[in-house]
Amino acid sequence: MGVKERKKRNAQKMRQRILKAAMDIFAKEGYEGVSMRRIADKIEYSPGTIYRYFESKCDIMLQLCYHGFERLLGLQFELDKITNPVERIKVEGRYYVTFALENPELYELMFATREIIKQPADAEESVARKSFGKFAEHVQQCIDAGFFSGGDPETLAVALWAALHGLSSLLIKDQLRFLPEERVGEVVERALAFNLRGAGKELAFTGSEFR
Amino acid sequence: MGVKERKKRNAQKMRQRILKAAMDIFAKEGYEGVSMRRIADKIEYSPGTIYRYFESKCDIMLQLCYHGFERLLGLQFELDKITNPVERIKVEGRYYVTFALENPELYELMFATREIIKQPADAEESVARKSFGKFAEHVQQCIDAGFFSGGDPETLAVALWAALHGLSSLLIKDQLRFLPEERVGEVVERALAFNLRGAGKELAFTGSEFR
Amino acid sequence: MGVKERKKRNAQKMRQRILKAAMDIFAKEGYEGVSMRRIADKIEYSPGTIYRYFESKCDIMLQLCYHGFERLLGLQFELDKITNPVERIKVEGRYYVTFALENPELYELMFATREIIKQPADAEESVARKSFGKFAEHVQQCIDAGFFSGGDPETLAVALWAALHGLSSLLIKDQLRFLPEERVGEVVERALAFNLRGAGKELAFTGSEFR
Amino acid sequence: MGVKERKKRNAQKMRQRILKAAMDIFAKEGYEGVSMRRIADKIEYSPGTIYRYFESKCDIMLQLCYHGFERLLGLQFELDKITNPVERIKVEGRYYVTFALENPELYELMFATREIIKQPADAEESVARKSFGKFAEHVQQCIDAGFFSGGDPETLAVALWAALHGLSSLLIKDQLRFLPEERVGEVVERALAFNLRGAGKELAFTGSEFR
DNA sequence: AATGAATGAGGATTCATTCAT
DNA sequence: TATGAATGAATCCTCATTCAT
Repeated sequence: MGVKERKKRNAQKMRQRILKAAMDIFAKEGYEGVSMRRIADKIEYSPGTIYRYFESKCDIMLQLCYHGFERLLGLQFELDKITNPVERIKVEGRYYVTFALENPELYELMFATREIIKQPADAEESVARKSFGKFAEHVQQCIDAGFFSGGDPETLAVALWAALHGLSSLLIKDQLRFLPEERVGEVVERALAFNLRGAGKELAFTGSEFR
Repeated sequence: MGVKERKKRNAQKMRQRILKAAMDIFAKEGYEGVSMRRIADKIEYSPGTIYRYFESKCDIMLQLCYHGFERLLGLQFELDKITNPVERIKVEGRYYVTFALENPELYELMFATREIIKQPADAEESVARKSFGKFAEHVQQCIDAGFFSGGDPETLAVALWAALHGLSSLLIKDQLRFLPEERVGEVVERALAFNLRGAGKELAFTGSEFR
Repeated sequence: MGVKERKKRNAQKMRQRILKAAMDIFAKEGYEGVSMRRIADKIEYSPGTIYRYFESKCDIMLQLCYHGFERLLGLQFELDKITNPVERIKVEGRYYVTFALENPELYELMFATREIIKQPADAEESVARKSFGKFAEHVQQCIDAGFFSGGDPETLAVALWAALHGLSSLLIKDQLRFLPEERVGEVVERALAFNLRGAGKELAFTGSEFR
Repeated sequence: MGVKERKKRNAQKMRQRILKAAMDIFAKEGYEGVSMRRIADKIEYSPGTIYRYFESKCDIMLQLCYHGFERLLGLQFELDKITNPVERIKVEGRYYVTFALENPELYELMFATREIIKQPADAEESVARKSFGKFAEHVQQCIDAGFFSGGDPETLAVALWAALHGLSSLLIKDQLRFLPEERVGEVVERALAFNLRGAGKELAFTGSEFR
């Protein structure tokens, strides 16, 4: 019994080591940079060993994806400390875009995952939806407080989410490079009524939480 | 003299064959699926031959990108027929999202630029900016007509563009699948005051125009 | 524990097989003739396998180079048996030129270094310099014995080395073919006061020591 | 008749253009850098055209080789202006090594040509031998003037030639890099009794004589 | 549980050369 | 005489994955 549990714990540790290694490489060198070989080298195990803990490279990338959403969700839960719902949703937007900009590869993975996710569609869905659910909750609280007058809450939440995502994507891909930097803030304000100015670097995500 | 022209035409045809083959593969299997070898197999030529017509794989993908933007731009120019600026911008939004949904891989390619284009950034930029420029023009005309009161026109255009892009991306990646399909329209309306309902399949882009 | 050692031995054997194959091809067809594919074909493994044992083609050629210098160095150490320094240096010269003639491709590789080695220059340098160092030592001993009067020992050693190398190169490339063969000996004597006549085939190097 | 001659002249011009282009590329980028395609691009003809004037790439490289020797021979003929035979042979040595250092790729080609030359061995031989013959003549004149006492003149000439070549080769390949630069002069003096100091850059060879 | 050797297919390019026009 | 399209084989190298040990 105790033996079984120890084994399980060890296995869990190993999974974390693998994921951390994968994330490190991924954050630094993007999707193309990640290979089973390199992960194996990094954790100082043989390539074959990885397959004891993960079905495939695809599986690993999927887990990274989950972690991304969990991390995002973690940020969202922190927001509950903020009592003013409008203030909160503003900060949430700031967090969202900043998270995307600080973890561009991961962010892309999270939303570019179609191919990766295809097979186990349901599983991943839940975590992405949890994140959206929290966001929707916060939107609802704004509505309850009299903002965002009218309309269906979920509809509104989705619309705002789409706006945040579009902005993040364009910024990540540097598609707004033709705008003077100081104008970016204005655009954001206009689009989302969020003020991104002053967003810090405190959200960078390098895989350290796997340690 | 006729000889030269015939040769030119043949070369042009060959370029189209290559682009079409690349597009076919790309549409079905994504960026990773496209390889010079596979293109060569598809057109039943040797790999080396492709290099007569295109400098590199990157060049080919870039051309695909151009075609995408030109195609989008073509749609935008058609819109000039619509005289009511508000009606026009609504249709433009519908076109935009529909285009994205009908040509998801291509759409991603167009905006996944960063890695592909890096060096000859200016070239591609111009075509992307042309498209944006047209959009901004139409936004301006709405402003002139008294809509979208206040604020800088370019700022507004960018904000709207970001919203359209975000929505398109989420839809492409099927991230809004948790919404009943009939709700999607509402979201769009809310986000953009555009009504996407009824957008047909008439914008599908499968590479047939290379034929 | 025995397992590890066995594996190590097998790996070493594999490296030898690869080097031997490379050497065989190289000796027959020169540098251009060597390719990873051909080596792989020869040892009946897949090309990728070679990369388990060697970093790159460059690495393989480098190892061949090392082997050449080590082999030459081996010959030089044998010379210590000869007590008369003048007799010794004469034999050394004979060995040197004979080695070059018997292993022409290898010899060229050893001195064609520039392109092949560029980066890890120091490593290779050491083995080439070891060989030269030994030669210089022997020259010094001649000087100590009263021959080669005057001048800096290293300077003299380099000068003699250059002469040996020039002669070897010309002979390898068959640039002295216009000389009746029996005259070659005279030239050598004149140039180096060495008598090359009678140098046998005992230094031939065909890669058999990798077996 | 006149027509035939004109054609011949034109053909000759074309050959020169091709050789010049090949030499330009070769001097800048070495043997690997030369390709039929690149030559064709440079002269603004199609690759196929080159084959009207030269049998193969190998043939072209061979011609380059010839030109190298002719150029060297040209330098040697200039030396006849110098009346003091000892002074002359010293300058000749300086010229020789300088020529090698200024045209390293060409020099290597000239002496590394075994593979290239194989087929038409006799042809190339003559030009290399002409160069050597001139050198031997100058050596003879030194002997006649009382220098280089004793021994067969040709033997001596070959020996000196070998020394020059060895030194040149080692210098080209940077194999004497472990020597402080100022020591190189000493080595040369010791080996050849030639003083290379002050050798200028006036021998650089870039193919301009094909113009 | 872990190894690590091996695969086989595939990646983008480049090349000398040929040949119908 | 010249073209230029096409070939086909070659280049080095990388990869996810498997499996006997």
